Order: sequence, then C-alpha cells, then structure tokens
Amino acid sequence: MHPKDGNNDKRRRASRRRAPEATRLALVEATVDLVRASGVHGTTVDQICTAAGATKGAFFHYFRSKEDILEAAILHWCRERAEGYGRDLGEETDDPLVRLDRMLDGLAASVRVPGEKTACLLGMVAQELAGSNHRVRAVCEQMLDGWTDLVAGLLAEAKRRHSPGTDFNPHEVAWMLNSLWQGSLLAAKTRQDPELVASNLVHARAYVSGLFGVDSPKQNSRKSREVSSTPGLLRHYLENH
Amino acid sequence: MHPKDGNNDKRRRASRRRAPEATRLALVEATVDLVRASGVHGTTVDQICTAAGATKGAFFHYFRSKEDILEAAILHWCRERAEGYGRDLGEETDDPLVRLDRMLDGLAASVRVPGEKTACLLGMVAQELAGSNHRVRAVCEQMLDGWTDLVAGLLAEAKRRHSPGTDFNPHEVAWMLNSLWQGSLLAAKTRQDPELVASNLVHARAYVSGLFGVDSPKQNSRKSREVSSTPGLLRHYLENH
DNA sequence: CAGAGCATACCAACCAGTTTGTATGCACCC
DNA sequence: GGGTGCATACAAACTGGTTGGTATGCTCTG
Repeated sequence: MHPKDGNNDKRRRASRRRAPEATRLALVEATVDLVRASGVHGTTVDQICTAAGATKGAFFHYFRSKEDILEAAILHWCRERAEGYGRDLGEETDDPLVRLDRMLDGLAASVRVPGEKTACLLGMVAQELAGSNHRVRAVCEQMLDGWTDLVAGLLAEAKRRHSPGTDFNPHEVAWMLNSLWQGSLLAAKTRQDPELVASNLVHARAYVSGLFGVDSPKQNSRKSREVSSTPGLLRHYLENH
Repeated sequence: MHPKDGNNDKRRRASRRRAPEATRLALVEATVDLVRASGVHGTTVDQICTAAGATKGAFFHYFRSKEDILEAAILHWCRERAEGYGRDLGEETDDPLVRLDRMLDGLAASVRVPGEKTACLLGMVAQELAGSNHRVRAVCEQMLDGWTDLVAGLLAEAKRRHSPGTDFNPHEVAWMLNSLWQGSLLAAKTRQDPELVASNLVHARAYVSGLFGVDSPKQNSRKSREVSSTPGLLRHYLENH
C-alpha cells in the first residue's frame, strides 16, 4: 500500500507544492471563511483541510490544535479589518468626526459586497465560546477592546476640538457603537437582510451627531438605505459650522 | 446485568416519578440553560438529560431530535420573556413612551440578577445556526420579529400621541434597539461585565428621547450605571411637558 | 392489561488528534 | 559539483473517545 506508485497523483493540492507560508495562510483563511459560515463547532478540521487544499498532516504541522488555528484566524481577521479601517479613516490630520464618519461608511459598504456573508468572525466566536472557553474569550475581548479604543480615541479628540453641547463618555459611546455593530450583523444575518446593518448605522450616526449638538436633519426613511452615497450626518454638521 | 435487581435506585431521578409534563419541561428548561451557557453544538443530549434528571429514553420519547428540542426551547424562552415584558410594560392605557421606558428598565434589571448569565438564547442560537440551518434561522427570525413589532408598536403610538420634532420610522428604530440589545449582551459576555448592557441602554434611551425632541440632559457618566434607579429620560421628558 | 412513560444497552458516524512514512530542499563537506 | 545528513513540509491511514440516535424491554397507571 505504498503511495500509489505515484505516477499520477489525482488531485494536485491546489497547484501548490512545498510553499510553507502559502499553506499556513490557506489554512488560516479557510478557517476564517468556514467559521464565519458555520461557527466553530460547526466547522471540522477536515473541512478546513479540504478547503485549504491541504491534509491533516499539514494542519497539525502548523497548528497544535483546533483552538490554536482559531486564535490565529482571529488575529488574521482583525489585522485584515484593521488595515481596512486604516484606509477608510484617511489622513490623521483630518477632523475626527469626518474620520469616524468615513469609518461607518466603510462598515456599511463592507456588508454590501455581493458574495460576502454578513458575519463577523469575532462576534461569532465570542458568542459561541465566551461562556465556555476562557482563553478564547480573552482573545476576543482584547480584539473588541482594540476597535473600541480606536473609536473612543476619535470621539475624545472630537470632544476636544468641538465642544459638544452634551457631555458624554467617549469609551461608553464607543462600546455602544461596537455593540450595535455586532448586534446589527447578528440581526441582519438572521433576517437575511444586509440592509438592516446600513439602516442601523444611520441611527448610530444620528445619535453621535446629536451628541455634538446638531439637530438631526429630518430623516427620510425611504431614502435612508442609501447611506454611503449621501454625505454623512457628521460631515453635514461640519460643513454648516 | 439487569436493572440492578432494583431494590435501591441510587439516584432518584430528581424526586419526580412519572410526571409527563414535568419531565418535558425539565428537559426544555435544561436545554435553555445549557445552550445559553455553552451554545448549541457545545451542549450534548446527554448533558441535557443529566441536567434534567432524565434519561435518553425520556428525551427521545418527547423529542424526535436535538433540533426539535432546540425549537421547543426557543419557544419556551420567548414565551417566558414575553410574559416578563407584559409585566414590565404595565397598563396598556399608559403613555407608550413610559411603557417603553419601563421595558428598558426591565431589560437592564434582567442582566443584574446575581446568578444569571448575560446571554440571550435567541441571540446565541441565531449566531451559531443562522448561517447553516435554515429552519432554525426562520424560527429565530420570527421571534426577533415579535419583539421588534412590540417595540415598533409603542414607538408608532408615541409618534401619534406626541408629535416628535424628528420624523423616524418606528420599525427601523425598533430594529436598531433590538440589534443594540443583542450586541450588548454579546459584548457584555465577552467582557464579563454586565454593566455594559446598562450603559448601552442609557444611550439607547437618550437616542429615543432625542427623537422626541427633548434635549438629553447632561449625561453624567459616573452616575450612568444606576439606570434603573433614576427616572428614565423618557419619563423625564414627559414630566416636563 | 394496554399503552404511556420511561430505563438501559447499544450502534454507526463523526471528529480531534496521532502515528508513521515520504518527498523536498538546503547546508556542508569532499 | 555531487554526494551525505538532516530538517522541514507535507501525505494518509489509523485511533479512541464522543455524539446523536435506536432497539428493546420494564413498570407504573388508568
């Protein structure tokens, strides 16, 4: 039963041969995709291997356990998203409210990508494991903290620049936005309606605008779906100031 | 190896003997608890049986599959919660904004119950299965719709009674509140900080208040934790009107 | 005494992780 | 520059425990 006298190896493992970094990356990215679609327990190591065009041997060569690759997948996912935010935010010298606005635009746009599923790896893993796996929970918490700190920083700077009519705690508001974002993805997935995310983000914007003292312009609920095409409320505020 | 010549049956099956309804209920309630703690795939049928003080025979006598009891658990959970809302809301003749306010109070209080874990069965099941199990997804959607319709109804009536300065779509706002609630539970669980839910609800209230034209009173972020003890913003609005 | 309400033993599929073996490239010496 | 030694990078069969589900029979009740 030796390796089939190996003249023709039927499936050519994704046209990749001895490419350490590529294999590892393929495994991690497959994990991200599969877990986002089916959850942690709903994804098997074998599925990951098949999707990555690798074998169990390769898998356990790079990762000591399923939990390990999960952690790697979370880090990979967050690093990727962070890069996206970096692009969305634009110049650091820009007004923090404009930057936040662009970030929300980016988020709204991210659920509109055609083939893309509306699910955040972080939220899914946290929901499934936070109650039972302390280590994974801690990793998720750290990642959520990262996003919140970023937004809280923007809000804090905005508070300094413009002196808002209402006092507020930037961290609290940032956590509220983060929670809303996660909940929106959950609800949108359940309803199979990505537009729900956009709609919720409109209200999030309106709330932040309200904090900075601008009257929310009359919301036209028919048009509210076209978020990313309209100038954000925050931008609107700044332009008339 | 017959049933131990059964003179003394070591564990007396939860001091319950041939009580059909009680057995069924125990199984369902055990499912609710376990799934809320460990998720769907993280909970085994055996665990449910043990927790309910029943055996597999009993389990499959009442439910054809794990999926079936999950559905029963969701319905049970939602019916229970709905009763809670009924109590919280109070008289139907009351002002809808006051009723909404009391509902938010109830939600904030529900995560403060000492031994209680911060997790919504609905949110957990939806997050884990919405992407892979269409039937369960549909059930979750229906339940979420129920809550949203309730809140949207309150908001719509509030719009009729008081004519708010800002126009808004009650359903959109209700979905936003629902999403925020789900996301808050997710974030609070991940951070192991139930107070995050209360904090987020404060901002939710403030947003709704804002819609009805009242200036949010200066938020004191140190004190914002004591939500349920302070008269809600909506009530505050109505008292000065 | 019939049938609802269980209890117990059992099973087949599944799944994370292991073992064992092989192919490939690189370093180093001759 | 070609052979030798060895580490990395896989491949694939296997294992042992787990899990949802079943088969069968006992037992209490109406």
